[in-house]
Formats: sequence, C-alpha cells, structure tokens
Amino acid sequence: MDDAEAIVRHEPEGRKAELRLWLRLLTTTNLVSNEIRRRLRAEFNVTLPQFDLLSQLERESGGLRLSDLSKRMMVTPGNLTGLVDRLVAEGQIAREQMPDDRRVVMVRMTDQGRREFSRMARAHQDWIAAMFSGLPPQEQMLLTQELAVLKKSVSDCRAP
Amino acid sequence: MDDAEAIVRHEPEGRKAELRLWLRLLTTTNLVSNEIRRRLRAEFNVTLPQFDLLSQLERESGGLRLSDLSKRMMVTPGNLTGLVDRLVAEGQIAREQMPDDRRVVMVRMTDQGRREFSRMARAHQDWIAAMFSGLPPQEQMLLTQELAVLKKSVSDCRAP
DNA sequence: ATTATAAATTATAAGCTTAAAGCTTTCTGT
DNA sequence: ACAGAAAGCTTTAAGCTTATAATTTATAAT
Repeated sequence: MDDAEAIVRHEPEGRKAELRLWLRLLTTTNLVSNEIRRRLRAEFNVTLPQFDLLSQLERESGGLRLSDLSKRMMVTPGNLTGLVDRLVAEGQIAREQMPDDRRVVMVRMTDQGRREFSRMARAHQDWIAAMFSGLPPQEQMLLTQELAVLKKSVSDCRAP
Repeated sequence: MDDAEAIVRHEPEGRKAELRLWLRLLTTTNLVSNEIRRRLRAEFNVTLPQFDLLSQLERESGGLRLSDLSKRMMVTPGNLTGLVDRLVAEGQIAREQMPDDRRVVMVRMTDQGRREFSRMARAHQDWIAAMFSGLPPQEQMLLTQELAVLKKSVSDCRAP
C-alpha cells in the first residue's frame, strides 16, 4: 500500500493509534465512494450526491423538507439548492411549497424518479455486497458495532 | 439519530448488513471530517484538502511528484493543479521542474510551510485523539484491524 | 399592533472534484 | 532514426461544497 496511511509510519509515539485509525477510516471510505461514484456515472449517468439525495427521499412518500434533507445528508443547506435544481430539471424529483408555512420547501420523488432509482438502488446494493464480501458476516457485525461506539464518541466530543 | 443511516431501517432483508456497515462507515467519516474541516478553517485558515496535501508532503524532504501525490491523496491529477497553485501562492510549498525528466513536476515544502504545518499537525492530532477517546485503546486496535480486512476486500474486488 | 428574534431557504464567492481532451516529453519497437 | 504509444501534467466544463450574507416568513414579547 502506498496511500495516505503512509503518514503514520513517520509519526512519533503516543496518540498514534487514533491517527492511524482515522486515516484508515478515511482511506477505506474514499476507496469505496470513489468506486461507487465511478460506477453510478458510468451506468446511470448520475452523481453520487444525486444518488444520495434520492436515497434519502425514497420511502418518504410524503417528501422531505430541505432542512431535514440537509441534516440527513450532512451537507450545508446552500448545497441543496443547486442539487435539487438539477434533479428537478431531470424530472426525478419535484419541489412543492407548503401552504401552511410558506418558508418551507418540500421535495418529493416523481414516479419517473422512483422508477429509475429502484434500478440504481438494486445495483448499488449489489456493488456494496460484492466489495464487502471479503469480510465475514460476523466481522461485519462487529465492525458495525465498533463504529457505532466511535460515532457516539465523536458526537459527544462535538456537542455541548 | 436521524442521519443517512435511517435508510437501512426500510430495506428488505438480505445484503442488509453490508449496506448498514457502509452507511455507518460513511456517516462516521463525514462526521469527523466535517468537524476537522471546520476547525482547520477557523484556527488555521486552511482547507482540508490543503492540509491533506501538506500532510503528504511532510517528511518527504525530497518532495513528491504530482503523480505520486495524486495516488496518495486518491484524487485525480487535474485536481492537484489548482490545489498546488494556491499553496504555492501562500508560500507553503514550491514547484520544481525535474531536469532529467521534464514532464515531471516535483512539489516540496518551504521552510515557512514546514513551520506552519507543524502547528496544524499538532492540533489535528489532539482533535482526533479527543474525538476518538470514547473508544477504548483495545477496541481502537480491533477496529483498525477489521478495517484493514475490509480495505483489502474492497481493493481485491476492484482490481483485476 | 409592533418590534425583535428565529427559522427556512436562496444567493454569492471561493474553492474542491471529476471526466475528458489536449499538450509536451519520454519510451519502445522496428 | 522514426513512428507510435505511453507517461505526466494542464485545461476545460460541469458539478459539488462551504461559509457568509441576504431574503422571506413565522413566532414571541412587549
């Protein structure tokens, strides 16, 4: 290997473990998301953020408010304006003003969007399953558990 | 919790575990990197990609070729041009043509860059250590190990 | 009722990222 | 020596992302 993790080999002792873990987390995530991004573009002509947005909208038949979408996707609200614009232009989602609170914009999938997304989602799930197949189910569960602990640790450190 | 992982609760059984693991991996990484990005900007007025580039360059007293930098950072080559431009403009790194192979561009840290980066790196390490402190050292090692297995699984799946 | 505050979204500027095309330089096979 | 292929980098166009400021609408406190 010769990626970002090479850094740790040069670091002094102490707090080295955390840094190593963080870099491994980062490189693994990048590895997967770069590959997913590439395939989504090649096979469905869709970007990863667009797929992410559609994923959040799936199963929310009532649609979602932009602010909720922003929280779920962990991106800033300003980000969504353009992203939604493009997906609306493609006909996959639709904007909708709320009458009772006119500040709110709801976004929901169109029938076309739902149809196209279901194909993408199936492929996406297959890709992930294949990529992760080298990790035995039991270890997958273990890893998932450990990540939950880490995630909580990070959240607690950040929130007051 | 109410972030991206909420999706999995609606998915049918089978290959659910992989998807859950992937989404947890992604959200955890986003949580950490968003926070790191925020602090780097607030305290050092530097972006995360810039910090990443400087990290790769640290300890490489001889500098690095752009192509190597591209591999290590897992970004496309075209990405680096602008990134390097800005860091050169800031005086933290320097471009250098190789006489023996004039296609190659080497990038190395300036003294100023080295000085400023050492402050950033120290803070960065402290932040990570604090954020990860809720995960016992033994579990950190376990998680690091499991991620190595996963990383290999992903690499093998991708590479022919 | 009026004003102040907060919430939800959009606009803007700077920077990041990719894919694809293009340029220069080097290597390879003949 | 020469043509073709490959390597290394840059450019371009489209899209993503953040932070900040502005806009509109709703709520709360006089």
